[in-house]
Amino acid sequence: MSEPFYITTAIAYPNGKPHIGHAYEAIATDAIARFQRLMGRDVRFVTGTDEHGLKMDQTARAAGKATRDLADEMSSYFKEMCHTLDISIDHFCRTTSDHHHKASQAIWKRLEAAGDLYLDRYEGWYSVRDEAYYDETELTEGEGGQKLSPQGTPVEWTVEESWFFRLSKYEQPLLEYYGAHPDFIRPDSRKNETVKFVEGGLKDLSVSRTSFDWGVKVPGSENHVMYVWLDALTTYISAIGFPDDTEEWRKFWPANVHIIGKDIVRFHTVYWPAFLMSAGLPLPKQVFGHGFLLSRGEKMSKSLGNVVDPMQLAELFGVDALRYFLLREVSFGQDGSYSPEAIVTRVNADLANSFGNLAQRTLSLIFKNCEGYLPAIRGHNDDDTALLDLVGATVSQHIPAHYEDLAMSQGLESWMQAVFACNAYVDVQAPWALKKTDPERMETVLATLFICIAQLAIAALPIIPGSATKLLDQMGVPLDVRNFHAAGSHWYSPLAESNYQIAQPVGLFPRLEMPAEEGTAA
RNA sequence: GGCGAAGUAGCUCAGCUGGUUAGAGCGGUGGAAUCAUAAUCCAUAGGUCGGGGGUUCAAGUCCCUCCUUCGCUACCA
Repeated sequence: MSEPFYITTAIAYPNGKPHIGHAYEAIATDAIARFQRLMGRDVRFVTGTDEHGLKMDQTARAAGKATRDLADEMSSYFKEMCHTLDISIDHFCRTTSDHHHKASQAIWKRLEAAGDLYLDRYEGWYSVRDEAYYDETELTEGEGGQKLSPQGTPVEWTVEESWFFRLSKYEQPLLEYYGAHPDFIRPDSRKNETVKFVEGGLKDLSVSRTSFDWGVKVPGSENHVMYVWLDALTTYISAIGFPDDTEEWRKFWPANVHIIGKDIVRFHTVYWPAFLMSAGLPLPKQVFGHGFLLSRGEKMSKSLGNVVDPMQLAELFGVDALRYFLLREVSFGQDGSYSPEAIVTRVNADLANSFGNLAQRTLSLIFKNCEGYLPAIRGHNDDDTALLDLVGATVSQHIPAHYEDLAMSQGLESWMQAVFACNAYVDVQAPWALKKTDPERMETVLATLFICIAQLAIAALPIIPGSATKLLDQMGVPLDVRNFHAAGSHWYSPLAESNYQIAQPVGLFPRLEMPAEEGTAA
């Protein structure tokens, strides 16, 4: 039985259409999930939408829609995005589903049974306009001493009945857990922030609201709905069966890793583990907070008008080009910068010029000089074995090690080095010249290249699944070879001896044109 | 204000526990080649490693200080 691997993205809040940040997270998580499958693990990959809470309600009202309808519509965009970007999810969950409500109420009851919930009053400066509480320190003084929110709206001291979670009780347990599990929070910068935050002391958390009703009803307090985060985080377990004692649930929980944005690290590294501890459930093994994508080094925002639609980018440059760019160019865990020029430059240099051209020139030579039949190997010389060793080590060791560590950009850097080595090898061996002087040697050279290219395509499957698969299809590489364990096995000769014949090769990594200047997305 | 991260070639960045002439990709320059998506290969570019001070036989790599940028500093999500 293969080892389980459970991975999730954050559950997106769909009060708007998906933006590039959602796409980035989905793509990165997908690459990891695909990699783990190619390592032979039994993967569960979950994403979804977190549809409760005040903002959904407000957004729907502003649009003159029923909240439910807005949720349905918005959620569908996220699902569509997954489909378009080749995100290999196993399950798309919605917090509005009946099962999820049941799960959220189940975890609530567990917190209650643990004695960690109590009814009290939540008091604070409340802005009716914003429908939000603000801390005293955030307020400014307006005319006539009127206190104002950061948005400039008037606030009033308000008292609301609320259920509280004894977060303070978990201060020490959390700190101990962080200490005992140094990889629980990554990258380190996020861990440091979290540890400092918890060391600074935890206050109990208000976990129910009475000011609106778009949410999961609190068991026994029907006028309360659960705090959105409590319900949203529960998705990670409801998606695989909780509270039912299913085989899937037993197999996949605790999750191997939650991939989330750096802005919601606290919810996942403080609240979520505390809830789980209280509920008597195991904690996820890791929470990884990735960085943000910046547009030409600037934060994207609606007011700046530089928000990018990921669907548009995928259409403009191609899904795999977009995926490759994001995973190669952005160091996972750090912020990254995006621009059309950067995508075009990177993709052309790496995919079109280096790898795509390598495949094209090699397959063309085989097609023309060998009638498409895979050339025979007649003894490797030192150059051949050096290349095979380098590519073999890269594909079987270096790249998996980096991917395993969620360092996709470094894995791809190794990948490119191997691609460079192949191109250098082609130039030195010059098979087009050998055609006349030593046809047998030419065959060996082309066979060597064929093997290397196939291995490199396999290593690229998690990143650019569509085009890598097409390339492997063109090359006739059997499906059972397309994983990290079998890539280095002895599959070439059997394939060649099966008289597999390649067709005229078709370029799979086109050079991109710079999009016409139409100013920035303003 | 407090805590933390970062400032390395034109650009984007690697440089772990201090140790030969500071690295890569892209760009630029000069060659080679012509199988291939005008793609490739080879060579090269002399950057006070933010400023200053210190520890050490030896510092981009440790300590202090200053400058700059950024993140966190709880209940919208």
